[in-house]
Amino acid sequence: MRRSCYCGEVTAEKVGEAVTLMGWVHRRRDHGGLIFVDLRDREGIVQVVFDPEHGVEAYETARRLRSEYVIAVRGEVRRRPPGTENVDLKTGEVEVPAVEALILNEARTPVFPLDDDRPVSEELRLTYRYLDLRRSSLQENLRIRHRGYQVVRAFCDRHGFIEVETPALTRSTPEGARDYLVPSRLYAGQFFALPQSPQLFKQLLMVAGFDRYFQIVKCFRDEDLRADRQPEFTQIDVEMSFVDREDVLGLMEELIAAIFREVKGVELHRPFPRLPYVEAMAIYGLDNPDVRFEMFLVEISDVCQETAFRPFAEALARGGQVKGIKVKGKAEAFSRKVIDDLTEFVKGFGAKGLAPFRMTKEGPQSPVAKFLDPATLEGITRRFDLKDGDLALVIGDSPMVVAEALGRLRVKLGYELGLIDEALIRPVWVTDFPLLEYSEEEKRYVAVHHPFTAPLDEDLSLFEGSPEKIRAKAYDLVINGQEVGGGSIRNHTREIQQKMFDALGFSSDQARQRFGFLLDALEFGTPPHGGIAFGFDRLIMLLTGAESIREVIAFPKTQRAQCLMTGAPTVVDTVQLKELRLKLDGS
RNA sequence: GGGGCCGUGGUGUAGCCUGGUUAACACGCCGGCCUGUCAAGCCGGAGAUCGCGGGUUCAAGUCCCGUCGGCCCCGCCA
Repeated sequence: MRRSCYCGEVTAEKVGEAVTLMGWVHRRRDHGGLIFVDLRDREGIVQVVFDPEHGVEAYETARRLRSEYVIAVRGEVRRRPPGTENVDLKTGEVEVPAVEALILNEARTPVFPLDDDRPVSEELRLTYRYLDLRRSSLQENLRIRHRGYQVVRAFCDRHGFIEVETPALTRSTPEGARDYLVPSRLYAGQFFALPQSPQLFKQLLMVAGFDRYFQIVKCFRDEDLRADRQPEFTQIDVEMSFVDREDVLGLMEELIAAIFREVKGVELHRPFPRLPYVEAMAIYGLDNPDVRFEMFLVEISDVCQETAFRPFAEALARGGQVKGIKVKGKAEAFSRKVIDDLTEFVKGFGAKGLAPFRMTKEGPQSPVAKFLDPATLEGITRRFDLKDGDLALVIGDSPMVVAEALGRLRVKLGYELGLIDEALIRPVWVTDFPLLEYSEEEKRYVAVHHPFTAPLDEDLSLFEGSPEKIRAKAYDLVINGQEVGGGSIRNHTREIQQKMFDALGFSSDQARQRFGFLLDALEFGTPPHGGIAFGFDRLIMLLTGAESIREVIAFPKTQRAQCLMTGAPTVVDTVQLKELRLKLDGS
């Protein structure tokens, strides 16, 4: 027998056609003299009827069928008897009476139900991932992912980008995430690293004159995992020559819009808003703002200038800020207990406390009111424009703590109070990130983005004196509060790259040792260039609505970075270790 | 490195706080009946020493300690 079409394609147009179907037994309904089998393949489900009148042998075969048996069935598509149509199936108007049936393979009873809607522990799903992948939601997610690849490739090709593969075995670079290392057999004691990103290679492709490069590429980072992080993940990596920031942002938002349009049918409003980092921090408290709702941070440092309330006064005296967010009209939902929980929440981000101000018919109420003079209280009320039933939540601390604590609180409340329309897709470019930040651990400046990012031209003079104030030609794409991409215009002159290395505290020896090939390349006629990389998995999460990155990856790893299906990582044979001249430190 | 939630037949849960007969329910599985079901129905049956180890107790699924595993978060992720 030869398959004629997919089960899911057996629709009313095929009535009267002889079909041969192959697939899995999704469900079997045995009525004694008559057996129904829902036959499933990747395109869907069709009902097969086993009636001794159409095929005695087929009927006898059907009695032996069990869930997930793989079978072949031949029959002529017919309209179902009136009243027995199934509107839930796209094949529900028809059925296939089996004339002949063949068991191609038997199957053990599945270890968990493959119907989609029933909950199954993720541990089991990952152990038997090949069964999990039969379920319609993962089939759907991976097909959306496939659409994503195709749209990216078509778009990039149409816009003159050349797809180039870069090495997976490369050299370890300092800075950035922990590397996955691969020992070299031929050079005992030496290691390759798997790339955290193809950053340097794509820049060198610009040096080589490819002008526009892209790649859909695996990257590896040996860091702890989250719901949106896997040790190996996929980037859409892009680099362009002779461009400035606006060229990159303009074209890349077209790419993102194309993805959402062609995969999800959603038209994104362009141009995407641009939000300088400083503003994002001031208004949203985070550099990955969720702009689907307001509840902006409000600064009240000035009205608290004279306050005797110690936490605010001390914060201000140390150069800090007092800021808050307003919850409109829901003050009654915030009991003492709720406020205590929120206080614990913000303490997790370094805040020492959370001061609530409630507006009632009798005027503003707050446990800290007694420490405030009437003018300050009045100022706070007016600044937040507090009406009856409103609540303001206020933190006084260093600017970083105030921003993060309130920023996270804002997002938490946004979700919990239902202020976020989860159907919205709201992209925003965050721009002008700081180039450098001081690392207390390392006692030196480190790159906020990466060491090849170019500073804003007008900030170049700040290398002497206040490097932390230099803004970078760097940008992130944030969608619904999720960072989905980031990039920058790169340094294309040796001089500025050297200034950067100097600021990072690399000696010229260190710089030469680590990035010598790049420094050399910069001396051979490097064009101005810049680019971006998008987290492909995160984009697919947005396209599918998945809450975990594991739902958009065929064979993901657990939070502890193991593969439950293959058991990787594993110990290896001592022979292999010996070849690599590796000895394990028994401890 | 730290904090939190979870682990009970094949699956999903209840029971655990407040220790005490035979560990309950649904689905699945096995068998029987059944010619229009589609989460088919009806009848019957099998199946768990409660993740693992230790402790407390006359007695532990239940309390305590440790450990393993899954998930979420902080740190980390240029």
